[in-house]
This record gives sequence, structure tokens and C-alpha cells, in this order.
Amino acid sequence: MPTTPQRPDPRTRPNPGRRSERSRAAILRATRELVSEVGYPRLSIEAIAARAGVGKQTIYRWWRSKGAVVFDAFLALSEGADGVVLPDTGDIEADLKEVLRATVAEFADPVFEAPIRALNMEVAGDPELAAQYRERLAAPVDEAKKERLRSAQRAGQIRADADLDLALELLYAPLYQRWLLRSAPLTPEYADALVEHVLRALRP
Amino acid sequence: MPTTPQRPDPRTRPNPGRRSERSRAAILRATRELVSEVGYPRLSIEAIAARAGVGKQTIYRWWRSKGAVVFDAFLALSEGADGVVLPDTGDIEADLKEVLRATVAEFADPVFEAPIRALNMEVAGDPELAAQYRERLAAPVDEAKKERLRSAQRAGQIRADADLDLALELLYAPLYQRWLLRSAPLTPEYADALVEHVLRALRP
Amino acid sequence: MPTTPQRPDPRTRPNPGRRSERSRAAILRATRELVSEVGYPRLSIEAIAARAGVGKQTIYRWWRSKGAVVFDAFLALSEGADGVVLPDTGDIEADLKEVLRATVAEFADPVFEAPIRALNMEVAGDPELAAQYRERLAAPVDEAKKERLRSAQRAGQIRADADLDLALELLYAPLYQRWLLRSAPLTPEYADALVEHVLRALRP
Amino acid sequence: MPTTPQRPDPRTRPNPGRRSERSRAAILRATRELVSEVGYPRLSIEAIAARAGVGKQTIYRWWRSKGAVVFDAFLALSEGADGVVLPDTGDIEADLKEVLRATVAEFADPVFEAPIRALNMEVAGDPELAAQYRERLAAPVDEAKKERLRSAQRAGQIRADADLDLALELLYAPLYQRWLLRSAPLTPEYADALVEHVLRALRP
DNA sequence: TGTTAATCGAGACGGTACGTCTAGTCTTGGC
DNA sequence: GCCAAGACTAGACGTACCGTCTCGATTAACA
Repeated sequence: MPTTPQRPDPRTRPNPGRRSERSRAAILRATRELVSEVGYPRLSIEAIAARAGVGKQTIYRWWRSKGAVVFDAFLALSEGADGVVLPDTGDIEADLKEVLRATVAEFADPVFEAPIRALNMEVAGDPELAAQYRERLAAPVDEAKKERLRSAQRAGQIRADADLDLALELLYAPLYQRWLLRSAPLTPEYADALVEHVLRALRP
Repeated sequence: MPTTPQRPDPRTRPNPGRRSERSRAAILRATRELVSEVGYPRLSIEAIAARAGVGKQTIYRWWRSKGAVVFDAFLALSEGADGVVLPDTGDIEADLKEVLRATVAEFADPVFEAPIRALNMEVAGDPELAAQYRERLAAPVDEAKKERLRSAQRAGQIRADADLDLALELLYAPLYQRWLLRSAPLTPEYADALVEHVLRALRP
Repeated sequence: MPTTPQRPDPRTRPNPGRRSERSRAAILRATRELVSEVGYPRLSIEAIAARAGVGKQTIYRWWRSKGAVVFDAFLALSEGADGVVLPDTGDIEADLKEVLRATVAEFADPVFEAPIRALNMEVAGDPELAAQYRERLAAPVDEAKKERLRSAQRAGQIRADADLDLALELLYAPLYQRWLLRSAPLTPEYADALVEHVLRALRP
Repeated sequence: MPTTPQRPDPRTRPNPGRRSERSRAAILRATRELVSEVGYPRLSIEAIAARAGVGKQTIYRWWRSKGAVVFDAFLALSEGADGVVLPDTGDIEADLKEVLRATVAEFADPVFEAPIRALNMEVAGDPELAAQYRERLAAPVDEAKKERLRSAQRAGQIRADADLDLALELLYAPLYQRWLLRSAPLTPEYADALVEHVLRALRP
């Protein structure tokens, strides 16, 4: 599904039916492959076009920048995960530890690591992409997380007046920072400690 | 002071006295100017060399990459701030709020914002630079912050067994993340709320 | 008209109609100007591209080397002189003296001298260029000269079994050598003496 | 022995005894090796200095240009051949054929061919070197050749009033031209034909 | 014999140009 | 009118050398 302004929505698409779905898929696929192979900074539009068997203009026609292509390429992967729901065993601490440990594992997996890092670097430098990132990737996941926290509020495990946005940041930002800047090792124990500290701040 | 492997320490420097201090200073100065003028992604080694009145080889001789030059350029600025000491009024909450509000203000200042963002993007993508970053920029400041937290521990305002590294991350990572990804506005009130929440987790 | 292997013939041209005639002409024109201004050894592809308002790649795309560009630049000048015919008054000695005196004059003219010398130095060092030189520049002129010698044979002024290739060399090589190595002054009298000696060797 | 203006003569040498003969020999030796290995156009002063274990300045101090070094390097080889004498069996035709066949063989030997060609290209482009070339390399050999022709004059095999300089050019220039421009194959038969034609022009 | 000044190896310096790569635009011809 | 293909201008990349300029460290002549 389209992401960039040029093609923001399948229903609004300028020339419906004229765009080659074949080319679009080939471009995104080539982009994913190349990011894995050479890394984001060495990725070039030339190489994408060549790999995809596509004219460069076809890329420039539909995407604003290299970052936008990469964004779409990996957005396409996470799409379909729309109905994200976090586990809810009734024990918020156990559930959060599980989720954060999963995140730690994801960050450790080089297959995911490279493109996610690329995406984050690009997002850091491009406010427009950042907005896309929030709307299309972060927001749905964050909403699911907040829903789990609300459930904990109803269960009396978290203060009723807690700022859930801040709570999410307290939970995820330290992990994110360690990963992005490689400032310290990311371990399951770290995830646990993080959850324990944050819950201490959130309990009634 | 030197940062890159090629010139790791003035005392260990390969050919002491042979390197032109004049050129080194001109390069770092030109780099700072150009980052401000055109931004990091549009910064080129060619332009730095031209602006500094220096041969390109002189840059390649002493720095590994564009990122390394930028790093040194801004490192040189923060140097001299070696003996960082945080305010200590005896009230850890008030002191932390002041410090975090100052950080928020710094991130809001476009003069600092652009190069720091550039540096962070570069550090995110280059493990070697990341190590330099931790050692030379982050470590001294973090140590000062931890010293203030230790003082609070002695005053009984923070638990004696608290993990201070984690405490620092809880305080700063959410702020860092909001700034880097522009995921939400950075306000003094946010800084206050952050401090309040984190202290709740750390109190005895 | 094309010279280099990459574009050997307008009819065989790889992508007919794709190459920019405008750029090609600008490049050859700029080359001629620059050879005159700074001389061949100081001629650079960078400068040609800049003067022609052309990307460097456009030069590298269609020519193998600086020498090849220079070759084409001056080949383009002599083209059109395809139907060279030497004077034929019936007196072979007078006619040859006239032609060799003209060659002497040409070598003395600094406007022609510089590029021809550049071309000869390049041809001396590059067998491929040398082949082009023979085919496209030397051959037609040599053929015209041999035709005049054949006419003299028919008139009984030159032996019927004379080796005309050798005859040409005897006539022109001494002149060429004096010019190239500047081993002695080139004068009209020298041209006359040369003709007289060579004809003595060729007469029946 | 010195060649360039900076060191024109051992007796006039500015600081007699100060110059390192060791360095001079190493430079010329390295130059010969490198010309053979990479060819003249790819020869660089940097490489010569590195190979010779010499500072670049030591080369620039004593030679005007790359061409001057190469010139000296190969001049040193032919020196000692001062007292060149051509064979004199009494039969000028046989003797000249032998000498020209030897020249043809020399031009065919790749060991000699490469540096001589390099030297000729350089001499063609540098009038000052050309003068050196004439004085130090060509003159002695030409004098020996003319001496043989004079002997033939005395023997009545060549006209007494023949211009011997022109005679030499008629003999050697065609051969030189064929070799330099690779305009036709150089064979012993060609040498013979050349001698026969030229002698026909010179006989009484 | 010790002084002193030129030469030496070494290599950093400001530069120019190389030949390659990519950006982003434009043009052609096929579908 | 989109598409693949690829030529175009533009300009940065990182490398190779240029010729000049310090640096000490020899080193040879003179004092």
C-alpha cells in the first residue's frame, strides 16, 4: 500500500490502474535485499532500479527520496500486523517482561536489526518521514501497548491517573537508546529490570 | 584533542610536531560552519577542504570518514567541560528538573540541534564512532550525573541499592527519543513529569 | 564522424539517435581550443568537460582516453579533405618541391604545429590510436601522393618498378624527423634538396 | 655523468663532493626498472623515489623533470660507447645494410624498444631535452656514420659533393618513422631496399 | 677536530586531475 | 501515458602525484 504523498492512499491514487504493481513490488523487494546486503548508507537508487529491472524514473515518479522507498519497503513487511494485541494474563509485570524480552530479541536479530536501524537513522533526519513513521508504524503498536496498560489500570495494577504515553516512553526509550547508540548490552535481564522500575513508578 | 584512531592521543601521535595544527584547526572550523550552513547530509569533504584551504588528502590522512571529522569538530567544542558538576541544592527533584529543563532548552536551540542530530545519526550507524562518542562525550557527563544521584543516595532521597545507570537511562532516554524521532513536543513540563515519575521508582 | 571503437561508425552506432550531437560537438570544439591555449600535456578531461558544459562521464562514455578525444577533435578538422589531389603540371620535380615546401610551411605555422605535434606524440605511444591515424588521416593523403607518383611513372619520369611506399617515406620521413626531433632547421631549400635526391634514386 | 643544467658537468658541479653518488645511482637504476615495468607514461617521481629509497627532493634538486631523469637513466647506459666506429669492409652497400639491419633488430627488441620510445616521445615534446639528445646521444653516433660515408667518398662509392647530413636522414628517417608510428613492418629486407635506394641517389 | 652548512631520507602540505559513482532530469521507443 | 532503458549535466568520491616545504640526521669541507 502506498505511503508517500505522491500515492498516499489506494483510494486517492492519481492514476488508478496505470501504475505497474509489478514494478512497485520489484522495487520494494530489491530495496529490502540491498539494504540487507550493503547497508542503508551504501544503498543507491541506481542499484535499486538496476536490481528491480526498472527505470530510475519509475522510482522518482512515485517516491520522494531514498528514505521514502526504504520506509515503504519495510512498512510493507509490517502491514497486516494491524490488529496487534499484547498478551494479557492478568499479570501486567509478567506480560510486560515478555513483551520487552521479545523486543530485545528482535533487536539482537541481525536480519531485523539492519533495516530497522536504517529506518531509524532516516527518520531521525527527515521530519516528514518521521510523521509517516509515527502514523503508520508506531501508532498502531503503541495503541496496543496502551490498551494493555489500560487493562492493568482497570485491574488496579497501575494508577488510574497515570500518563500512559509517558509510561510507554519510560518502558521503551531506555531500551531503544541502548540499542541505537550501542551504549550498553541489551539483555533479557535488562528488560526485566526496566519493567520492574517503571512499574514501581506507576503503581497506585 | 585527537579522537580518531589515526591520531588517538597527542602523546602517542605518530609524527609528533609534523602535523599542521593550523590545518587541523581550519578543517574543524570549516566543518562546523558547513554543518550549520548546509546540514550534515549535504556536507562534503570537498567542501570542507575548499573552505579550510586544505588539500583533501590532509583530511583523509587524519580522519577515517566524514562522520569522524564532524565528531572531532563538535567534540572540540565540548572539550574543556571536563569538570562537569551538576547543581546540588540538596533537593534531588528540584536539581534534576533544572538539569532536564536545560537539556530540553538545548534541544530546542537550532544552533545546537542541527549538529547534535547529525552526530547522533552518524553515531547510530558507525559502531566505532559510537565507542568514541561514549568515551569522550557521554562518559564524563554521565559520571557527573551519577555523582549527583550518589549524593542523593547519601541523603536518603534515593534507594541505596538503586542501579544508577538504569536510573540515568530512565531519566534521559525518553527525552532523547522524543527529540530524535520528534515523536512528541519537548516541554519543560514534560521534563518535570519525567523527573517525578523516575524518582517515584527510585525512592526508598 | 566517429573514430573510437565505442562509436566507430554512424551507421553501426550502438544506440542510434541516443547520443547528443550537441555534446559531441561541444567537446571536440573545447578540446581544440584548450590544446591551442594550454598545450597537449596540460590538457585535462576535467577542463574539456567544464569548457564544453558537459559531464565528465559523457567524455568517458564515448572516448577511451585523452588522446582519443584529441585525435577526433583534429580528425574532424581534416575531414572533408577526402578528395585530396596533388598538383600535376607534368613536371614531377617541380610538383613535389611545391608540395614539400607547403609541408615545411605547415610545420612552421605554430597554429598547426602544436596540435599536430601533440597528436604525433600520442600516436607514438598508443598503437590503437596509431592504427586510427593511419586509416583516417594518413591513408587518404598518402594515396593522393602515390597517385601523383604513378602519374610520373606513366610519364616516364620515375622507374616503372619503383616501390612507391618506400618512395613516399624517402620523401617525407626526413622532413618529419627534422620537425619532430627539431634536429635541424626546416627550410624550403631543404625540401628542394630532398626532392632532388629522392628523384635521383627513382629515375629510370 | 650529469646531463641537466643543474649539474651540467662534473667539473662545474656547484658543490663538488657533496652530492651522494649512491643516491644518484639508485635513482637512475630505479628509473630504468620502472620504465621497463610500467612504461614511461605511468612512471612517477614518487615511485622512483620510493623504489630508490630516496627523498623526492633529492630528485627535484638534481633534475628538471621526469623526462630529464629518464634521459639520464638511459644516457648512462649508452655512455662508454663514445668511440663508436662502423664496420668498414670497403663495400659501403654491404656495410650500410649490416648497420641498418642491426638497427631494425634493435627496434624489434622489446627490452630496448620501450625506453627508446619513451625517450623519443619525451624528446619530441621538450626542446631542451631534444638539444641534450642531439648533443649527447645522436651526435657521436651520427659522426661515426658520417665518417663511414666519408670513407666511401674517398673510395669513390659516393659522390664527393654529397650532403652527408641529408644522406644520413635519407637512410635513417624512413626506418625511424616506420618504427615510431608503426606505419609498416620493419624487416631486414626493408633495410636493404632502403640502402639500395639511397645509394642510388648518392652515387657519382 | 670540531663547526657549519648543504644534502640526505622522510613525508606532510596545498593542489590538480584522475576515473568512478550516484543524483535527479530528460528523451526515445515499445506497449 | 506509463514503462524500461539509458544518456545527459552535475558534482562528490577516494586515490595518485605533483612540486614545495619542513623536519632531524648525516656528512664533508673548512676553520
